[in-house]
Amino acid sequence: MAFSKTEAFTDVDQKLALWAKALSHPARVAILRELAQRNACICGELVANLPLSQATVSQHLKVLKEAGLISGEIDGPRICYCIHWPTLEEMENALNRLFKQIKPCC
Amino acid sequence: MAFSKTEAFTDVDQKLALWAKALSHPARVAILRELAQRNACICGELVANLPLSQATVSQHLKVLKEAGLISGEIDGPRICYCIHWPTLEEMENALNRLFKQIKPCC
DNA sequence: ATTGTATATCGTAAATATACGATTAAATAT
DNA sequence: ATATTTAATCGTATATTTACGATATACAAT
Repeated sequence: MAFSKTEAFTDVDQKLALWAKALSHPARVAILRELAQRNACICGELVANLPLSQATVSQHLKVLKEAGLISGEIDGPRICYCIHWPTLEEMENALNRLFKQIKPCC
Repeated sequence: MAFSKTEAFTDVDQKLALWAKALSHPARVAILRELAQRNACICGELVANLPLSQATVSQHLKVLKEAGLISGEIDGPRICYCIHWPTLEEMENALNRLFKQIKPCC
């Protein structure tokens, strides 16, 4: 009697759900915005700009990374996070297809 | 030391996060698709088409309803769910603005 | 009035998410 | 070599989500 029967749905819907989940916390939306604005950004500055602890921000970054929406490259003692454009585009396209498919009627 | 400090973020990011959360389970994406295809649909048919129990589907419908993405009207002994277009458009627009704001760089 | 049908809600168990302090790891700088 | 800095991970507490059986509710039909 396991939980989260996500495997029973289509790949497209699973992917959409995973991306949506990645965006389902305002901190993560804010992080994406922030990274985009600077086009690249270290984690430290993010922590300074968010009302969350370093540990928590790091956790949110991990979620975004696992969803493929950002990537982080080592740069000396810090990590330079930036948006991973290919996945972001993929997500945007999937959403647009969903809306397109949904909207015609009515 | 409460949890989920969502109130510390902007209204826009909170809204986006709430909508994303509503889409963060494949069953709910599938429900939206299904409702859109028929433009209106009773819950019973949804249950028949989803690998989930009636109680669980009803719960997912509640989440979508609370996010404003669907509405349900009483129709005899059943409830006729359908997509709530104004909110769906609002969400689509908010997402497009986010992508637009994010994409310019790089 | 009783029965049947459709859907919501309740109760509950398990999984996942959120948050943070403390610690660790890894590179830089001294 | 040692100290400093930056970010990840660990441990832990609490909250929320997911799932379902059982029950309640509300209307329709008989």
